[in-house]
Amino acid sequence: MATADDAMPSRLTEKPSWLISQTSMHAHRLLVDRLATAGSHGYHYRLLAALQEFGPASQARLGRRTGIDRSDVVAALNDLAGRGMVERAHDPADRRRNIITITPAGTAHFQRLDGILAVVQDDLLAPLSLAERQLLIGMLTRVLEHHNSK
Amino acid sequence: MATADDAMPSRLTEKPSWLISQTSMHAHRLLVDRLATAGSHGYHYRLLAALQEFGPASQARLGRRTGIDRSDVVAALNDLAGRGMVERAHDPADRRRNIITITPAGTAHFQRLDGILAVVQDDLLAPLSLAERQLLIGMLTRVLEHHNSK
DNA sequence: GGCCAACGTTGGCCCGGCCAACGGTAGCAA
DNA sequence: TTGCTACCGTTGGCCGGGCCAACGTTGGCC
Repeated sequence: MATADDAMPSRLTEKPSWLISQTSMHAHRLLVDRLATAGSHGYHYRLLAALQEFGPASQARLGRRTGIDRSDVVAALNDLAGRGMVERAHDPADRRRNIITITPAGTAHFQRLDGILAVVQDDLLAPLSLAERQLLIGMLTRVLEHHNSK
Repeated sequence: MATADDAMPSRLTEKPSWLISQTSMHAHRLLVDRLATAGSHGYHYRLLAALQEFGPASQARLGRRTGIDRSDVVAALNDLAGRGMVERAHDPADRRRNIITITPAGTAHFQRLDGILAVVQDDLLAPLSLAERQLLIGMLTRVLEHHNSK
């Protein structure tokens, strides 16, 4: 009494937005679970990625880069700093800013997380061929560009 | 000082899971905003859709159909019932159950919401051709089936 | 008669996205 | 110089959505 009986409304399963959000939820769960295994949250990965790719930056800029709110950046960085993955220093040139630098430990941890992410993606898109994945990426990128630029 | 300077890390923008979650966020925001305009939340739409398509059902079954937790179903139904869109009745045949029935007002409201959703989808996938949209739907559906069945 | 399962309900947790407000600081212009 | 404006970090709070644990009630079944 808990199987064929409980079909989803097709009004939902037909809608692209529903499909996308469902897929997103799967991805999100896969990711969060495995990041948690590594003792990290989504914000941590994003911040470390930004630091890794662009080097030291102020908190505000990190927020802009990663799409994380200033206030949330504070908490996440507290966390990362407390675990020695990141260092806060006052900017001598502009005393409003904190300059955030990733430490070697942070870099190492980031690479671990990045490996996890790679596995998750592969898991997520398992049923798609390589060509299809690229198609998908292309379409989603176009959708995003459209909405970001307008 | 807030534009070219604040690029996203490619480590993120490259990942399908990131693209998907970003797209999902856009869709979600479009949807939530417009649903809020109509004074409804996501749960409301889902529940009304299930009732509309399958007719009266117990709360537990509604939860299974829509993927909403039993406990959250309670709250959402309280809301809908309070607005006269849904009626709770004790099931004479099984006194554990409440039988939920959609009212004419509920049906009308659902159709309003459904119209909103249609617009949102179109908005979301604007940059994609019809063929592409179907391709996208097909791929996402396959991905979801894969993860649901395993 | 007893045991287990399902039901509705309450209350709580977490994550992620957001906003308002504050004191401190920088920059620019009158 | 004095202001005004904008930015910065930080605190505290809100909401939506997905979950889980527990309880008392009720049914089904051995």
